[in-house]
Amino acid sequence: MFSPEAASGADEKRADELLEGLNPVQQEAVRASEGAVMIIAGPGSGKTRTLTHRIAYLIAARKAWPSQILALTFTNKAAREMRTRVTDLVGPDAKGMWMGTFHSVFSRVLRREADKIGFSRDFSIYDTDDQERLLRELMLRQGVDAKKYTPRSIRGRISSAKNQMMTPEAYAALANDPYMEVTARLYGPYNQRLRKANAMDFDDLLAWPIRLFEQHPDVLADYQRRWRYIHIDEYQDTNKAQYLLAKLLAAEHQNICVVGDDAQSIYAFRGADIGNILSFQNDYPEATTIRLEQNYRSTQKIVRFADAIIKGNTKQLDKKLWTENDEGEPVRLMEALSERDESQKIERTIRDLHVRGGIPWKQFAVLYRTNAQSRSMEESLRRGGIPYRMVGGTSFYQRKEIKDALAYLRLAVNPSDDASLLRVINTPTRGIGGKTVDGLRRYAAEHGLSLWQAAQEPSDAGLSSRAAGAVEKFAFLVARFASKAPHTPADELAREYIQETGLLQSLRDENTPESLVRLENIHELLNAVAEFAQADSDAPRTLSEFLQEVSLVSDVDRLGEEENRVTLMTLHASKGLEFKVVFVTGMEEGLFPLAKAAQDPTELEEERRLFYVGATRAEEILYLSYARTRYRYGESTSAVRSRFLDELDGDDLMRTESGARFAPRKDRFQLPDDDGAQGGYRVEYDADGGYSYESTPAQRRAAKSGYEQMDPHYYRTSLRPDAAKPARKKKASGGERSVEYEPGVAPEAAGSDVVPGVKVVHGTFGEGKVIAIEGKGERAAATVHFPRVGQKKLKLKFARLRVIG
DNA sequence: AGCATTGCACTTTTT
DNA sequence: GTGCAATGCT
Repeated sequence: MFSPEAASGADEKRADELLEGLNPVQQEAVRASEGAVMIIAGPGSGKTRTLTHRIAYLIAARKAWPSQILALTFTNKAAREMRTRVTDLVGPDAKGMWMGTFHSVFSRVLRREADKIGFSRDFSIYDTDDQERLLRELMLRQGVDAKKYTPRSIRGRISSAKNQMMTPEAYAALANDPYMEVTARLYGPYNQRLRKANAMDFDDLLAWPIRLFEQHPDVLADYQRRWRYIHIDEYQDTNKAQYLLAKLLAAEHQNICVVGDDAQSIYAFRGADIGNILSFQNDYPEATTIRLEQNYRSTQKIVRFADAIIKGNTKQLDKKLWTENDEGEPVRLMEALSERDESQKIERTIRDLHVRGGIPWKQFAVLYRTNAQSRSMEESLRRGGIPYRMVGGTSFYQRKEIKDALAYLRLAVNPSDDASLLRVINTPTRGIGGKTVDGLRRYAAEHGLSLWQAAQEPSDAGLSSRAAGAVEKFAFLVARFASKAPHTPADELAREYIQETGLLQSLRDENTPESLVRLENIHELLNAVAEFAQADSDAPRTLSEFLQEVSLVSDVDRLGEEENRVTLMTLHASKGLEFKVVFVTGMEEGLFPLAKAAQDPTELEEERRLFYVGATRAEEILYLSYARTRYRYGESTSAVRSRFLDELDGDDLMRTESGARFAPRKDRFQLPDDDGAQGGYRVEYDADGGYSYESTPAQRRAAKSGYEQMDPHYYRTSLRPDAAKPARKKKASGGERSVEYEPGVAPEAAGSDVVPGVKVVHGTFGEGKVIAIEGKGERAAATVHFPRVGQKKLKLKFARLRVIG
């Protein structure tokens, strides 16, 4: 039976020992081990620690067997660390706990129950790339314009529909604009293709378990009994499907403990619903709510600074952060001339703190809003010889060679996996080109077969004998390993198989530095397979399990503690981590907050929470930086510092580089109180360079956003108090690309005929095509594409453009 | 079929 | 500046 032994006095004593070292509120959270508990916990409040002790306590006090404990975390890394710590606390007894992300735990559940929902246990997990390829094909088939309705946006829509447990039929019924109609037309066929391929996308890994539980109450009852205690970390980032799963599983025992911080909700864009945490009390009326408000991580200044950030938001649970830590240093604001300047300043600062302050490299983190920002930072660090580690971007499992190798393995395990087959059928090239693949596709579609099945009978598919021969050879190779898969150790199988695919040989033949790195990467992958397979000596794990697991590995999960390097990552990836010194970079309008988010009050609040998350990663020193100009799409664009900086109170929390007090301009983004226009925000530029603005009064009240009050000259004043003197004599130096214009033609003369679409001739660049016109009168500028030099933005006032048709 | 060249769209954030 | 998709040449 699933009932633990009665606790002895010794057990209770042992359990109580686990409370030592926790503060009274944390102890209360641990002791409240029955029923529904919500722990509202600020950053750095030791929430994961509390959760860990709670689990250990349950085991030590014999309230549950480890196997009766389910802990759902946000990253695999968090689960791994929690497992290790619980084991440290209660010893080897802790084996058998279910810990992991929602996705990894429920993919394991689906594996066990696959047959009940008509899948095989070796199902593939499609990543966004696979999903988009599949959608692209379906769009082509249906004649949907893939330029107008991109596979990416369709995928996003289908994903959020699935997150909300909406069927294709339900979605179609709701469709009321062309975009939704297109999505509705693709959603059903997309699901069918997944099922045919014995594949699941990320959302299916949550949606299918819910369906499974609904259709098979006995299965649900089984898991309800199995998991007597359920813990969910980062509850504010759960979506509707995750919420439903938790609710279903907790229905029996009602022992559910969720931990979260509504102020740190930053994943709404992928369906996370902050409402889950806000309404916990409604779902479980008996629930105990505990607030962990003491911060152990950061200095007082940083904690107060973070508090000032989040005050800009309207909808937050009431929470008072405090700390007994040192007062600390004020937050430092760095202003840079350019992106390059910004990264060089950061590099110098890191070096300085490392050399003079003795702070090890791994105590530094540089955070940014978009992955694209990492490049200049990397460059500066590399130049300065500072070791760094980048999280995200093109992570290990996203590299082409790794994806190719994985596709081979996936195909052998699950031959129905069309996406994998398409990926590797001609990698390395083996004479199976587009036409041949089209032939197979057509044949497969006509007969309702998978591509793999079609490839078994290539001559029936109407291929030429040469093409058929090539396909046969490929099919034979895969088939040989597919048949070995069930009874061959995973690592042995993978090694031999990849060897024979020719993947390694083709990289060796290429013999360039890059190809040799790729070769190394594949070997690293093979080592990972071996490590995985042999991790449990009693029950060696299979290749199929490996493949499902690695599909769900995020890059943060691979972040090792042992490496002494500076960490570069997005603000999103930094959640849950902490560093002695943190740089939040790119504090500019349009970037952070992103231009699109600034238009929408809800999104703007999420950006602000993201800032809050970033700032609270810092233990001792927090730097913020922004650049006056930044490269975007290969072009230098000027930037204005982020509104977030100006929202902060006049409290002495932030200093500029020179040590001067930072004076925010609070009214910068205040909206005027006039018109009552409908619709979204619309900024219009008039001839004088002024702005006009449209919004509803409600939006205005909620958003506090707007550009019309910006004083362009304000930003030209340097932060340095001593820089009142004529600023920057420094002229455009080497790195900056400069364009020479030919002055002379009056704007009116040139302006009239230059309209988008026409061909023009330029004295230096030759013939080009006008892409766009901005501004009027003196300020008018044309974006012109020159085949030889690329895209240029030219002021019509200066550039002599002759229209030629 | 396979390679090279050009054109183009792209920058949110991710399990 | 990048990476992919379409195009065109061998």
